[in-house]
Amino acid sequence: MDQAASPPAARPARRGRPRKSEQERSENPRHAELLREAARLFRAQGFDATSIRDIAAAAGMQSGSPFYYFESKSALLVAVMRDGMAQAFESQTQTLAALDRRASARQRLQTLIRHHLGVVVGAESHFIPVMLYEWRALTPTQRADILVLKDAYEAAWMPSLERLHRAGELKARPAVARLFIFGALNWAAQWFAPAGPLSLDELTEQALRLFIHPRPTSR
Amino acid sequence: MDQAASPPAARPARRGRPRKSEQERSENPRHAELLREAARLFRAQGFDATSIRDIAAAAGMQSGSPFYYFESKSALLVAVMRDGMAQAFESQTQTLAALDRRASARQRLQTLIRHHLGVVVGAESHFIPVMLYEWRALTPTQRADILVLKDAYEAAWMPSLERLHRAGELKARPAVARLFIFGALNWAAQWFAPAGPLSLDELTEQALRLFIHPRPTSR
DNA sequence: CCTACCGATCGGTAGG
DNA sequence: CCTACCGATCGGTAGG
Repeated sequence: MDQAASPPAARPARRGRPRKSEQERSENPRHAELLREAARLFRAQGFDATSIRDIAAAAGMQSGSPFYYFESKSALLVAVMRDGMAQAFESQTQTLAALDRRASARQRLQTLIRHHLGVVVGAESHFIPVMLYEWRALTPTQRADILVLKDAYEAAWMPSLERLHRAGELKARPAVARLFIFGALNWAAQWFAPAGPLSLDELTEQALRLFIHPRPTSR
Repeated sequence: MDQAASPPAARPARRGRPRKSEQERSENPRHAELLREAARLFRAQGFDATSIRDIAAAAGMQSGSPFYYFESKSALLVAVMRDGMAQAFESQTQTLAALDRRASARQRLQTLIRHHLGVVVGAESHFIPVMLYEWRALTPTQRADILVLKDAYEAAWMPSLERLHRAGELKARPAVARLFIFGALNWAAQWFAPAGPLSLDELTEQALRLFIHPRPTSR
């Protein structure tokens, strides 16, 4: 019963031999590969319908090996969402920063919509559908964790929406409009066909026409 | 090995003693109770995360008993969706029929949106979120089956959208607008709080303001 | 509808 | 990272 009689370790290992540091593991290319395959499978089959064995096989590992990199299946789901949201937030921020400072609110919103649609229907970008579908699978703590990123991402839309509202080009209340608009755009992940008749730029134009009413005085 | 030596039956029973006819079973109040509890649990926990045992317990049965009423767990999911869509389609049709024949396209769309929001956020109406989240869980045949109803339901929106487009009050292409609008409205199932600051009528008004631009000439 | 049960699958772990 | 494994749970079924 003296299971603690192991070689001297700084901290008690949770299982098996001492594990490498968190950082060493997360820098391993296998770590990123697991994340990528998990995102793809979670999107295609759903979280519950995807087994750790599926993910391990897709990454070329044995069934127990993903647990070397991730504490649990649930931690893998959270990592998919957090990674995706963090990258999307960063690229959105850069895209906005690249805009001319004198860009109109309409141009800003167009840029935001175009960028978001790229994220939503990107061939390698699965985390938004995963967030949509698997939000329920998170614990309250995990949800709060991801919500911080999601709120920051969506908050960046509010100044443009508010300016458009004041200018009379957006007739709904900005906070409600934001909810409707994200619902509309995110749902495109389901129906948009990259090989279909509509390009992402055309889709952006259609969305803008639907939501934003040009001022009568400007025409 | 003479397992076929059973009492004379019109058709070979699949299991156990001869079952009552399909109709006898589907008219049993327990049948409807199973459907109701399944819809509620599928929505709250997801299809995969809900076991037949959960549903049986919620309906006050033993774990194997739901299979007396439904062939499989999957058949229960399909029944939830088909029942919900069929009822929603019927009530939508009646709501439209009750409209004055001279109602404007805008009034018609307002009526459709208000009715749909009632379905989407209704306390006892779970099938739209279930359809949104569990579409993947259906086989292609089952999907085609439900799609017939869903297409009929959504097709009823097109005449109003097309009239509004011709009148210049809807600037996006009607087919694309329909996809965006259903995405926006269905997503309200996630965030709308019946006890919150917005009533369903106010929400309808906000949606209409967002999507429909009154003609400049009419103001 | 219930009882009693089966085979399959799954998340996770000990130990190396 | 792999091997070998465990306990739990699940959909479904035979027979009544």
